[in-house]
Amino acid sequence: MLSQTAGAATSGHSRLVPSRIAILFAATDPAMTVKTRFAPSPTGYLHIGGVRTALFSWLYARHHGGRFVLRIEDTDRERSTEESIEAILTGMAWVGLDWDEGPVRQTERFARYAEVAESMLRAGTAYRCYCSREELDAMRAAQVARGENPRYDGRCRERRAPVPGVSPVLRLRSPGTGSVVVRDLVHGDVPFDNAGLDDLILVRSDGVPTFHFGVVVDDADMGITHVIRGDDHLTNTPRQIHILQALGMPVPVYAHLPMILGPDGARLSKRHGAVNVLEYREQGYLPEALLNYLVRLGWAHGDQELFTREEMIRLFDIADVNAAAARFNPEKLAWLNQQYIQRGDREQLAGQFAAHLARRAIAVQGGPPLAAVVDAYRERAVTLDDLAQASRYLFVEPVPLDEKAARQHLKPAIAPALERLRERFAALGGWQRQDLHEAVATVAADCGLGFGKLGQPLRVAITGGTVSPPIDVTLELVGRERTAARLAQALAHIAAYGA
RNA sequence: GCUCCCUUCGUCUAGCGGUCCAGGACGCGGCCCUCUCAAGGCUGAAACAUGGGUUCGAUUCCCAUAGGGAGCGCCA
Repeated sequence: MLSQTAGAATSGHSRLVPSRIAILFAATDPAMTVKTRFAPSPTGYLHIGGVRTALFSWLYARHHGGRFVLRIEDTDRERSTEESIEAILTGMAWVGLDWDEGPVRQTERFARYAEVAESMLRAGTAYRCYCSREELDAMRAAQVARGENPRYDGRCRERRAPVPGVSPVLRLRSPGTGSVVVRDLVHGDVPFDNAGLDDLILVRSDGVPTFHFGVVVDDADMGITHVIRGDDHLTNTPRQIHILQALGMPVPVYAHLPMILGPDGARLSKRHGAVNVLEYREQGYLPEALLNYLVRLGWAHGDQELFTREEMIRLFDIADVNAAAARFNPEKLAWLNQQYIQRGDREQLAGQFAAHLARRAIAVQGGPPLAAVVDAYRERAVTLDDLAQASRYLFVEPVPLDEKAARQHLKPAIAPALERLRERFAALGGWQRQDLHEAVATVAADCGLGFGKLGQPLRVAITGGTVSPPIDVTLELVGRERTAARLAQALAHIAAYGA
């Protein structure tokens, strides 16, 4: 029933019936096993927009208990690279989007494309075109000059004899009249006039299939039921349907997702910040936070903001996807990441945190347990890299004294109190935050100071700066030895510069 | 130029004809909490692009206009 296309769909009723309902019906046919795919071209890193597309495709398959295929569209031999394929696989693995089939490379399937091309030539649904690029360019230029649309005029359609010395391309003999309807789960039925669609190239003169041809043959061969991709492909879709029809192959249901724009509304690019998924890993974002952010771009489930992977799978419905483009908002991503850091499992976070410390060449030996650091900092770190930077003083010796902080808080007047603190700490039996808090409170009271009046100089002394977790927690993390040493250092500093 | 898509607070969105002088979230302002920074709680400002229809009634349906976006390659 999916093979019904132009003929039936254009018969008139599709504009009157609420099309999304009609299509949904087809898409949820229980007899059909859902199969989706993500088909990036390996011409660079895995883009954040690509991840969103992959996510929706993956979610749709998982939600319906279907299959998800990863296909590498590497027919552009000039620009495709092995490194890009690696980057895509690494990126997918990092965000945890797993596939059931593939990765299939189109370059492995050339024999199949040739076979299909041959059959089209025999059937007359495609023909050889011997036009040179120069000829085509001239033709288009002339059309534009005349105020017409640039399109191939079909001059080789009825050609019989080959042109000596020219290797031809293969072109689709497209209908030219009538119309096609793209059945789309997010846009509804979108009709296109065939007159606006020219004879596109299926196979290049070097025998390599073009994007449109490869996509169509692959999707059909792999039994893809739902093509979920960016809506920059929407106007390409009628042409792909023509190929499918020429082949007598079933037409899938489409879902063209709105694009992700940069914060300024322009197409998302490097100048907006990170667009490569792996850069987010480097910056200390959690994959689940990134996915949570991405799924909310164009999709919502009431007022819910936080979704576990399982909830996303259970709740996701392509019918709830918005048709309008969304802007990428780094602040909200940051907020989400913080939410995930706040709620995450301490041991698991500690594991990822370790990688960021290592990346900054911070050795953890002699420092506090990482899980304890995570607990102390989870409410004040937006990313794991923030955490690594902010907690550096817990691991690295010596700790640099912030000049301004020292000037403000390490004054001669506070020296006696710090001295008493040092004695008190030395006499302490345990080194738990409760004992430490009490010690600081007692000394402060004895010196006639408020807790904060002593706490802040102490903080500067043991961390080098004015910002850290609560002072008792900080002391506990810094540890007995290092606290003693740093207090002594601070006292020496006051003696030397204090006057 | 032609074709197609899109249009609710600054941003992401809820809303599927009356429940909306429009709800939530990020961000922003204020207050509270407080040893710093955060986190948290309370609170405030902030939107249905415009014009026509349809209807007893439009944010919701239809049509224009305007403004965004995409496509029109031997790129994908």
